[in-house]
Amino acid sequence: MSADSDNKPAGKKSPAPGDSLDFIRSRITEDVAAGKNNGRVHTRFPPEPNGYLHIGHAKAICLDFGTAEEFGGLCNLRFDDTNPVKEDVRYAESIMDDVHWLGFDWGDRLYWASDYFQKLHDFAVQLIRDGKAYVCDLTADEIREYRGTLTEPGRDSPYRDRSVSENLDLFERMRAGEFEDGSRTLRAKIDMASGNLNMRDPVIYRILRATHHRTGDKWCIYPMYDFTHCLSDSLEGITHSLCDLDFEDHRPLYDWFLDELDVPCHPQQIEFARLNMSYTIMSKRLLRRLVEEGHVNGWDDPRMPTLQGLRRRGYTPKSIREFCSRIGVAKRESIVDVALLEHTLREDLNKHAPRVMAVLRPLKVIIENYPEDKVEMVEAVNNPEDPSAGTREVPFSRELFIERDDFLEDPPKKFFRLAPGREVRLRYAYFITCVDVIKDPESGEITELRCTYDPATRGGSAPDGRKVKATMHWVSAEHAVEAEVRLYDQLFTEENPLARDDFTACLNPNSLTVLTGCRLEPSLAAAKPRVRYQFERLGYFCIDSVDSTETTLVFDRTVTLRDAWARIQKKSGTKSN
RNA sequence: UGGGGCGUCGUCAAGCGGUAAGACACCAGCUUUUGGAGCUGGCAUUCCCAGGUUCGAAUCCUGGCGCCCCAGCCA
Repeated sequence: MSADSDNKPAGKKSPAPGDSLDFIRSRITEDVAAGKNNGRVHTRFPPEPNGYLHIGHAKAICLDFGTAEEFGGLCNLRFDDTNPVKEDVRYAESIMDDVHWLGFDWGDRLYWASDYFQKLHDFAVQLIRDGKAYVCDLTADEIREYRGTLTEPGRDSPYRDRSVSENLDLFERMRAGEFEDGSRTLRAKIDMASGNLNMRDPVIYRILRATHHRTGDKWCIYPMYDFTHCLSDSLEGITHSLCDLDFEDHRPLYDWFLDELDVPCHPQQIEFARLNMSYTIMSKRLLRRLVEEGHVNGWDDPRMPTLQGLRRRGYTPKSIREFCSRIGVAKRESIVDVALLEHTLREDLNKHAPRVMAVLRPLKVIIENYPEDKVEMVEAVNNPEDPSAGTREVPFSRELFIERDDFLEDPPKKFFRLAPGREVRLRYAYFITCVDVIKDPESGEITELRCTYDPATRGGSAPDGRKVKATMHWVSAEHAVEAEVRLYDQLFTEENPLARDDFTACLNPNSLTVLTGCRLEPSLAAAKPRVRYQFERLGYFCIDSVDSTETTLVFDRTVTLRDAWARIQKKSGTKSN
């Protein structure tokens, strides 16, 4: 069965010569060959615990943990928790849960940047002693002013030349809480005229009276990212520090701190393009807006690209890992077609999901020549892709439900499902022929179909060898279990929502369709959470982990099956959901 | 008139001077008791543009053009 127990990584596959490696793996291969770090490879995944992980993070996780594993190395999980006003343990817990779910493990190497606060402080003191850092009294606005612009150099802070002893004293008093929040900063003394703004005497410590989720009120000064990250990497013996393109400009600063200080090692930062995917957005900030403005029902809404959302929707960890491996790693910014994600998902689900019959929009069918009280059990294959999945019995009787979409009173040329006078096969059961269409006299809506069956076609084939064009799924009315089914479509109607002035303008009003009164084959009364089922001819579905109850079954559609008929309709201009 | 990156098929992406991998998508056919799955075939004479070097250039050189990122006491 297709539960989450299948979340084991594909296994270590070391890069072989001749393999087409991405530029990062090539670089690491070279480093190892050159004996750098004694051939050791050690990476880290460094999330800030200020939000939930999305599939873009999955790319980074697969890269960080994946390369380490491939090169026989290790990958640490380190929370970059240097800004207490934005962070919280509940995010950290969710992140750990997601990383495990994806199939990766950091062993006993769970670290927090906050664990290094004392060491970081000592490094800062060392910088001051060496005349490489100073306490600056400029306000935030003044610092900005002094920084200059993209095209003009900055000016030295008037506090830049304080003596070492004065800096030492002031920094110690900053730490002791003698000064107001924001009144002073500790800055690296680098170059106010650098073309790289990050090198214009960056702030490395700020005064911030906020209770930290791990260190409480022990500190009222907190180190900045640039100072913290490279030193944390070094302290952990990281060899390759992979991050996104945004940090390319920060690499000189990353290197500067490590060069100026007496550190255990000097990791190599390598930047790659982060993931963008069509019809969705990947920014934590914007995803937060979707949640806060109520466009979705929380971070784990199945339409969200968050790992929590994808997970609830029924995505498998394996399919996400496979996706990440197929999109590759490069420096070019791009938007990956979501169809590739759906492809790796179907690929996985097709192999493992048990098949089952379910009617989403029921249309009653009466088999006129079938005995009133008779019930037959027909044998159905659980998974044609996996004979070991066995078979099951499904009840057949005089009153059935079929899919409304499977009947058309006036069928167009390429429609070969049921129509008046036409014969089709009910999967695993009999051939039936539609002999009459019953309508509501008021609305004209079709309420029932009268059909006849051919007893000789039991099992689904005719002894006389005659063929039918269609095989349809069905459910016995008397035996069916009812359920609510939620259908999902892309959250946005445009490939790149960010190309819009306001991305919410292209939210898809039909991204969620709730269907009630769906009829499922009886075996689904015992449907298990975390198992993905294929509802034959419709798609893959799983129990909604949040809203499904013993009394009210709720299913989520993970993804549709590829649908040739839908494509034909689309071409001719009509469509359905 | 700053600094850092990037430009190869509709979308990702190999290629690293020897004559354009692969995947997704798409199209066609076969097959099929899921219009699913599977199988077969098709799909860049051309690599942002223009010059140059070379027997030979997507790969080297020169000059353009286009796109992205950076002016948080965020990460």
